[in-house]
Amino acid sequence: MENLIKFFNSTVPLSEKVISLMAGMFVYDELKKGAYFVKTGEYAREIAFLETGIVRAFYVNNEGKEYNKTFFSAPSIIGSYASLISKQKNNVAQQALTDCKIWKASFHEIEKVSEGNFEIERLRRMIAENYFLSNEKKELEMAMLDADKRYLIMQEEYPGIELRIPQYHIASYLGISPTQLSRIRKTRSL
Amino acid sequence: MENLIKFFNSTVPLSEKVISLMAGMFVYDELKKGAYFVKTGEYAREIAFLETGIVRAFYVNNEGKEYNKTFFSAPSIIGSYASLISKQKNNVAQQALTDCKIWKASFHEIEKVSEGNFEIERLRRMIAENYFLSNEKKELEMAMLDADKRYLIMQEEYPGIELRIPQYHIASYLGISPTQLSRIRKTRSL
DNA sequence: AGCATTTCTTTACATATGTAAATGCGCAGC
DNA sequence: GCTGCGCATTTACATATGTAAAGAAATGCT
Repeated sequence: MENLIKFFNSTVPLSEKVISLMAGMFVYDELKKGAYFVKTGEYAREIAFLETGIVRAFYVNNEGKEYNKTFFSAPSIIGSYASLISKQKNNVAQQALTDCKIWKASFHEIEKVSEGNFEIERLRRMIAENYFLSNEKKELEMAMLDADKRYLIMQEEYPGIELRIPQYHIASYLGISPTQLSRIRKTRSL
Repeated sequence: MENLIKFFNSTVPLSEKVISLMAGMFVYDELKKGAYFVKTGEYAREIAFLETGIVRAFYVNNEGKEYNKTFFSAPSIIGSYASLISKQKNNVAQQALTDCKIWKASFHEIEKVSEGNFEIERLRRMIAENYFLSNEKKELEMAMLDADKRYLIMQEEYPGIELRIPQYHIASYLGISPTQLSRIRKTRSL
């Protein structure tokens, strides 16, 4: 729980009042490796603080192929933000790639509490902006750089992740086939 | 100017007070076809309401090739949102594809005015969320659908745009070469 | 109206990357 | 210590899509 508060405070410093409000809303839970936090087709209701573990967000294309859109490596916030704020069905599932410890909360409750609360409203604005920026960053990287550059960036962004999850998940994140990732790793190691 | 207010009101209804605050901040201007509203490498300072015309947001990859990331078709808001909120150098230039009429405002002034103003804070939160959602939507479309599906969606999203800007800009938006777009159009018309 | 410029289509060709399948490697469980 | 299974690598091959260039069509300017 202290980790959660530390994490929020690193975005915007929060008042005592808001912190105690928060504290009451989050409850501890666990996700076994392979378990889903959100599935596609359902309406997301919860958000969670990922205290330990790795979660992937992925979508499935036309032909049933999976693509990893994001990794969440603790400490981080998980939950289908798009579905939560749009109130639409979720398109991007989130699944634990390792056993995870999380603190979850009802998004609806958070929304209720922020009604009329300037501080939480501002926190939500900043969270929205941060999501926007990290999405944009990833999008530009995907579009402007070739796969071996993206591979490098991925390694910086998620240090050590390659030791904890299979290679094909990385390939999927980079938008290439495992075969192609193998070729890149080969040339890189020469 | 009425158009601007109508446009904002369609997102969240605004109070008289906020509307008059706004009204004072936006001034009329024009963009000639080909002119830039923001360039890459500079710090964005302004936001604008696009009253008439079409603007593209595009980035340039490794090899100097341009890719159209978004079209803004009036009525719409333009300005490098990412650069404005992150205070970082801009990566995605915005250029008029037709002559445009705009109303522009200093983003810094808007920020100042929103300090402590719950209503504007909420407006900004919702704007951030909307940007996030439309980015996410485009990203998923790009990733999950093939080019001819994306072509269809593009036509729905920007009705009539094909008559107003060259085909190669559309191709660039779809992430394919003009040659390939031609092939798609050909099979589609059979 | 006629010429120049821009845009679109088509052809021919090159190539990067995916798919499929075989091989190799390493860790887990017995 | 052996066996089996999941994962990574490698090979061979297919193919979608890009590049380049030429020709056709459309647009616009004087």
